[in-house]
Amino acid sequence: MATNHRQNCTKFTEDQLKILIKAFSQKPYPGYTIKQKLVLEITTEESRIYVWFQNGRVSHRVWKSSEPEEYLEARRDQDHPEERNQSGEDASVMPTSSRSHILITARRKNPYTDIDSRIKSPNLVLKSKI
Amino acid sequence: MATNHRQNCTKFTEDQLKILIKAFSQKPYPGYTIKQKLVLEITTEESRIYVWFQNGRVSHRVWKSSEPEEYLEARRDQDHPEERNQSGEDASVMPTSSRSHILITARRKNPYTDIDSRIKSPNLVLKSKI
DNA sequence: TTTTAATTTAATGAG
DNA sequence: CTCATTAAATTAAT
Repeated sequence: MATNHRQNCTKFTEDQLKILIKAFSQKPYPGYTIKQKLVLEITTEESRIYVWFQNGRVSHRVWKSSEPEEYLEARRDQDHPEERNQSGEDASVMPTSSRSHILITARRKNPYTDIDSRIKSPNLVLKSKI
Repeated sequence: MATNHRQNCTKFTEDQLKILIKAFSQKPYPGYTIKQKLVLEITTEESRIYVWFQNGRVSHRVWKSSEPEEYLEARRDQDHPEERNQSGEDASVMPTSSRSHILITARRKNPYTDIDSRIKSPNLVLKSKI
């Protein structure tokens, strides 16, 4: 029980999340290539990307089961399997019964400001619409 | 010890937070009138407003100590003490050394979407700036 | 102010 | 991979 409990809990910034969500809405099951691109883009480890997508698929987010075709289309377009053969994680095991379609339509904002030292969020300036 | 442990943990929506933050930035020590206005505006109990401002003053949020004058000005303009005399919480106890000035410049977004049943967030559509 | 409780989200582990 | 849980981080309430 004295095992060190857990890796530093990654806190994605708003920008990172935007990128992740965009990628997720386009393809909830990213292939190796896409994941590597994200790794470079948001500067994190692939394992974090992996975990984030996994959690993302589970219970969060909106699944509009409106147009199954689009979803299946995204699945078919999985990734170009060119340079991916070091871990058969991609097109090998895929859920078969999913006929859902993701549609990111909204987001909840967390309007706190803290540019505190403990958080490294990238401070987005809000247009004075308040 | 068998007392019911806590009131339902209020979760302010984004819109409510916007209003609260605006009010907070204008006046971190709101008077009775302002608090009542907020009660009506965001439809909650005055005790929640009270607690929120208290927590707000404690450790959250950004205090830019740039222009103390503005902050002091806001303090002077406390509230019109017309109808406020039922709980001496307002202009009575005030910190004296606060020369800070609040400036809401940024906010961290929580870009998750879940229109799940457990959450009642007000789903704000994001302009496709991604 | 300090501490506690409720939520949210990232990380793990079983299947 | 999915599903269920655990742990960490936030935030409201005391």
